[in-house]
Amino acid sequence: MDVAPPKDEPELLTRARALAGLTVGELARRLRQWVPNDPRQTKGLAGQLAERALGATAGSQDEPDFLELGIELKTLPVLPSGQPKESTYVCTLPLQTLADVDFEDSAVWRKLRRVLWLPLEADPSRPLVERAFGSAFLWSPSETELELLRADYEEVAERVLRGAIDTVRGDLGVVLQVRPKAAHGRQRTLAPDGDEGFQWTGPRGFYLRPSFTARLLERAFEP
Amino acid sequence: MDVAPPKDEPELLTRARALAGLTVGELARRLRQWVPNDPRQTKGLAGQLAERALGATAGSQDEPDFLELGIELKTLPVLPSGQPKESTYVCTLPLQTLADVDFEDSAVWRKLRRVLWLPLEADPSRPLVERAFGSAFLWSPSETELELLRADYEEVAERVLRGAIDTVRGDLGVVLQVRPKAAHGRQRTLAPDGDEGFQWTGPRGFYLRPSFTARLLERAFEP
DNA sequence: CTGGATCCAACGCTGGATCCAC
DNA sequence: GTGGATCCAGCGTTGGATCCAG
Repeated sequence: MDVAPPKDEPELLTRARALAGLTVGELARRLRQWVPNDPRQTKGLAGQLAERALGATAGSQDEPDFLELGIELKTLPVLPSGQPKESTYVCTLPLQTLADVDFEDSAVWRKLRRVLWLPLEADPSRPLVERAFGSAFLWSPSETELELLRADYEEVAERVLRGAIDTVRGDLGVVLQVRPKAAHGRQRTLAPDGDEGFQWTGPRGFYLRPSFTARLLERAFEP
Repeated sequence: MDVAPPKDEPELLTRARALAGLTVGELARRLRQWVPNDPRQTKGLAGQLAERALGATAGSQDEPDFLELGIELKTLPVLPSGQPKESTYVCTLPLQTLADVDFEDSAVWRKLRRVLWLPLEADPSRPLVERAFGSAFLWSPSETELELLRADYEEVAERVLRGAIDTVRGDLGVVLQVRPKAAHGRQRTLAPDGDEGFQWTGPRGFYLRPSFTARLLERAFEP
């Protein structure tokens, strides 16, 4: 049931649009995968089903899902109102290997350069298996979006390199946010201390704020 | 069935000697653990059973099994002839964190400072479950042994720091040997390149040669 | 509705060593 | 007999994200 990687962008988009209208339960059945009822046990599941259905290269580290095409797949949970239900995870904040503040050298840029957005119904009153995928669309940041992302990213990178990781919290950033990213609160990793050495802190990830992805949805569906 | 850590060296030795004569199958049954038949699936199993039976602090990283006592437990497979059947794994070669060639600062020294050797019958014609543990004995390196270990270790460390990891092979070392240590041959890790940077290579471990452990057995049982 | 906390699967790494081709 | 290759369990980390208290 799993498929080969798509050969080009049009093929990927065609495949993704074929998922529109399909529910998570239907796709899971096609892929012969069980879907638990407990919502806490299904975080990330819809995204992983979509990856398999579209032929993403699974498990690749810190690289776009469709490596050859340079395209990242993101499912986007959309409320009945049309608003994104959640922020969108982008990638880990690379505390040890961060070398400079240049956005063009960052993992964030590699992931967001070109994204295939796959909307997913997110009515909280309905179980995951009954929620349908929407119509996928390809996106690259506009000039304006790029500058917003760059500004937020470089502020974060600058603080990390300065050893001020404790000031890198969820309230930072206009469109790009930093939040904890871990299996549990006890997890620890190392960040620069601003003076050759390192300090212990919690692992973090970059996220796109819902207000940012809301604008992408508008542009895609109300031209 | 698992037990608390031993409070001192005599208690540990008493516990270990109580295992003498017991077969691996008998100990596994006591600990309610299944033993597969395929020899490839039982690498390390006898050692893990012994750890549980003696109250070792499991999973501790890069430290002696009995942390409070500073004692490392090693099972030693002994052929009917009285010779060790295999080399003895000591620890990983720490390619990234190796800072100097001083043996007293090394993981090898921390592991070998004091060892509880637990002999295990290793007649290749008999299945693992039927093989019996022998009589455990405590050991610390003699002056002579210490110098042999130090010389081998420092030769290895010097080559690693010089970036000559490709010359660190199994034929190096009189008593302490370096061999691959990995789940499979594709595994890769980083080693110094001798010039600020790093190079890719296979992970390695330190091992005691059988000729070295044979002398320990002789000393312990033919005083 | 924000932002800290958490959940699962898959893979990697480490400690326990032995297997097995030459 | 050597020395390169490999095997399992357990735990950590990462990519997939959403949960949920305030």
